[in-house]
Amino acid sequence: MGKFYITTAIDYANGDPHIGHAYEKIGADVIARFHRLRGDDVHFLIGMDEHGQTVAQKAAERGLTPQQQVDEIAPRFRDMWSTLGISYDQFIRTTEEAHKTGVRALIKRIFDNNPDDFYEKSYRGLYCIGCESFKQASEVVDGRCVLHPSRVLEQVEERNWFFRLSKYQEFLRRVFTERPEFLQPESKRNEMLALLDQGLEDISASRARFTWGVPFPAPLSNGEHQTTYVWFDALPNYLTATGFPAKGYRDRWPADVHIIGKDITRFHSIIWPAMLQAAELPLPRRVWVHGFVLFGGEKFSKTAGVRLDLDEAIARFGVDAFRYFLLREVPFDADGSFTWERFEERYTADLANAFGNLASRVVTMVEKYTGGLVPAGVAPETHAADASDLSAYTAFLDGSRGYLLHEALRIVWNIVTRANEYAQRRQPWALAKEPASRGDLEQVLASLVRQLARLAVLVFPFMPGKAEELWQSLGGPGRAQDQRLEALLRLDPGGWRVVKGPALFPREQPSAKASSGR
RNA sequence: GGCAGGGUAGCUCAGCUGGUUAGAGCACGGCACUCAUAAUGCCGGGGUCGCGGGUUCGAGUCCCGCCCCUGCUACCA
Repeated sequence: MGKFYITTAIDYANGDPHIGHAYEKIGADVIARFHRLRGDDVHFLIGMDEHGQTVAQKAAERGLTPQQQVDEIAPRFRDMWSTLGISYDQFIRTTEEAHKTGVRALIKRIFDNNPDDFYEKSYRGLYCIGCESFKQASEVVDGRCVLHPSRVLEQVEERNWFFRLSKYQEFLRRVFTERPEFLQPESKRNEMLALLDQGLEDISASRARFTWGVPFPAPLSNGEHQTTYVWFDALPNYLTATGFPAKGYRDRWPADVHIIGKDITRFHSIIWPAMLQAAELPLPRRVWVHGFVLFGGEKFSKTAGVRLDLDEAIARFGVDAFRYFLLREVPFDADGSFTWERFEERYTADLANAFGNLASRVVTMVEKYTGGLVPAGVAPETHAADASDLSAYTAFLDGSRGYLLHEALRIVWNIVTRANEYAQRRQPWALAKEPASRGDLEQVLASLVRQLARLAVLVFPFMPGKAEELWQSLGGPGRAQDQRLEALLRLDPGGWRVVKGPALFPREQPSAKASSGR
């Protein structure tokens, strides 16, 4: 039993939760629940990134204060997470006082330990008054901002605090090479190594032009007070959530894993570790980068009309089926697609037919042939294969072979298939007709119930609701979530009383409207 | 442009250091069975392994060229 601190990216408070947010949270939730099944002391952090210009602008457009704006959005995320069954332990918001205190403490700590790591520098760039931000060369056409061509870009000079990121180049290279598990999957690690080869530039740590954020703890030499640059505000949430700088934060920090999307790899694997090193704090143990959920192979895009209504997708077959589909179909180390057709295929083939029907046929047979009482004495036949699958399952969920959640599900479905094959081969319905085969019949039924019980537990991290339903239906003691993976192979269902409930994953009526498109 | 990773059955993908008739799941067709959610099991059809050269007794697997796709190429979060 160990401690396990897992985090997801904090979501930017400028819109509603979408499938990309959901995918990451569901994946992290599976890992968190898996660790709880092992008896680990899990702490699962989720949160909101609520500072920055975009939020302030959005609020201004609506005539609200930034705080009103984010107070409105945060509950919408929380509601979605509870709908999706995300078992987070803490929901942090960067507007919380404790977070702001923590950020300032972290920066001060860098000033204390490595005073040279912050320095003042002037930054010159083209500034668009319309956007209220500096523009990159690629965003400028004919000397004008592409978004506000009627305005003239101004050459503006701003003096900021800079963080000496370049100093940590070799340190980071060592981290990447000496700790290959620090950043995964490997493709992302290679990208970051390539970035290091190019050489790191220092980054600004404060901004003058907006105030919706954490006041930077040190004034410039001219006395001006600036606002902490967004990433110096956002990234530390993982640390401030532990209570930092208050005593006791070390009980939780460092995080065991940061689960993030590929678009923010650099911030989490380069800037964040450099900040921590500068503050002389331990680095997170690993950063896992997942891909994006595409829609029919295309990126979701409001302008192109490529979108998916989360509530509609959840309503289609229920939360558990949605969780299953996303994690089965979208590899957790790469991009994948959501399509309604695929969703329906997976639901019917994997959930209704293979898994749901297995539960249904086994429970029915126990009711019919042994009066609902699970016989004692399991057969050894399926046991060895189950055991080897269980260890593969574990390796894909504990990170030792990468967090390949889709592979873990594939393994679980091997057990489902094996159970169906076993039933077909031993034909308990035929054994039931021969009084002389009573002993065989009982063994076969007990073995099938044992496999189902194992499945209920293995599937629990992915589909907690359905797992409990199945566990109850089998008459297992307590709840599925209280089981322990280590005990799974010793599981003996002898004496349990099964109860046939409604179908776990009801097949759709053929007459149901054939849905397609969006 | 540079760097990295890909292009294998209708779909999603396995195929380690080159070696018998190229595999899995889903979809599709047939058969068996009846405990089950018309479910399950078994069998089967289906691929010029991106294109063109080359090395080799032998290449999806190595080399060269070309075509196409994706990611990264740093301060919007």
